[in-house]
Amino acid sequence: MAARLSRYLQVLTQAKKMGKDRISSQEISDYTNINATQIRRDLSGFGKFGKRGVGYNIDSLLGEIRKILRTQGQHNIALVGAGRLGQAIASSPIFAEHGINIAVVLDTDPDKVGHAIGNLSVQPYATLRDAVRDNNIIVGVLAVPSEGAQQAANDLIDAGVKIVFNYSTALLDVPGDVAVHASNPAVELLYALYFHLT
Amino acid sequence: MAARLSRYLQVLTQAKKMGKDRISSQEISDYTNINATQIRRDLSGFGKFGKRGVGYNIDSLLGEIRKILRTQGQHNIALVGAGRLGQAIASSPIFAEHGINIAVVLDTDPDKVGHAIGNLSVQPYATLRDAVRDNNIIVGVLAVPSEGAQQAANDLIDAGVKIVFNYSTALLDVPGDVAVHASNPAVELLYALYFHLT
DNA sequence: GCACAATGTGACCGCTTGTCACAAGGGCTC
DNA sequence: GAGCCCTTGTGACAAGCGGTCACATTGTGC
Repeated sequence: MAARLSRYLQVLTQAKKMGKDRISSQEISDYTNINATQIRRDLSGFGKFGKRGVGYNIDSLLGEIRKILRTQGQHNIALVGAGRLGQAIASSPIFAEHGINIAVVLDTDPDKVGHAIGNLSVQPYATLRDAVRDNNIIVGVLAVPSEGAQQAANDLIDAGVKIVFNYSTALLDVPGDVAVHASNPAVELLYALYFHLT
Repeated sequence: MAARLSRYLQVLTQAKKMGKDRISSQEISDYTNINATQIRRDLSGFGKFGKRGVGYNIDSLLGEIRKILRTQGQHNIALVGAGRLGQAIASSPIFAEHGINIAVVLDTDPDKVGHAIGNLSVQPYATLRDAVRDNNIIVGVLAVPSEGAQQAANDLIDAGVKIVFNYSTALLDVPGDVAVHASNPAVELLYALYFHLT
């Protein structure tokens, strides 16, 4: 359910960038493959955001969904790893679009430290703990080789991080109060292939 | 359901890399947060893969799941975009681990064409159609800026691609027989934050 | 004012998931 | 080989969620 709200957020953000200012449940349905009735039901459960005969105002709906997800403010995150993937993440506008601020980029490689990526400069890995504390960071993103993933996760968690996004292939052991989100494009691809072959 | 099978695949692949050769439903449950009974039920629906009192043999279970998902062979995919994200994808072992072969990397930028990434060399964008046909490609991965995403998607689909992985932020309009998988780390992050705050 | 478009909502069905309980089978120790 | 423990395989059942039809309601444009 909150998963669906996130999808709406994604579609609305894009629709807004394309210059639209309102959207119907049917249009959201076309992009998300979520039933239009379901969408209206989801939204109407929290209030009456739409206008009958017209649709939803994109700006106000974005605000409402952010309010529901309680993710309105700025959120600081830490990015570990300034390799190709780390650079790709840091230089993408994708986080900023949603109010997420990459507060610090760290790497263990002295050759990478000091280099600018995005509008940040790569910090030494040893400053991780201070960076997490000073910026009130509860989300860490791992863009490191799988060998170093567990160690980096441990260090993040030690410093106070509660949510880890793992872009390495490693399986992470973490305490029960820490959430790990792993994203594996290859597995998603196999999953997509399965449905294609059906 | 197939989604859960994919998760198992992910865990098993990693467990294997860590040198384990068997695993119990409880262990899979610890890593996936999927109920252990559910896991046994999922698997037993397709056959009796485990040994009571022992667990599952990782190699044979991997084979069985691949058989169920019908994703045993090699699959060729096309990667459009040789920027930082494209490079990160191309040089990652993640696809190869699952039998997915990046057959071709394309870019419109003449400066990038010819450069090696991974063990491939970047091809001119104009060769897309031939590459897709010659390699029997039905999956295309978009690692391009959002401005070019729709055009690239159109070209891929024209050439015969049926599954598009969209790593840009653009919303894609595609024919009904084409599946789009979008992955937006920022939205996933907001989703994770939502649960953390609960 | 009328037709049209789109939301908001009730009712209902079926599928999926979570859970308890327990029999059955394999391995280990003594 | 007997007994014990571990883990799978499976039945039964409850609960939740998603999909769908139907329809009243309300705003827009002609």
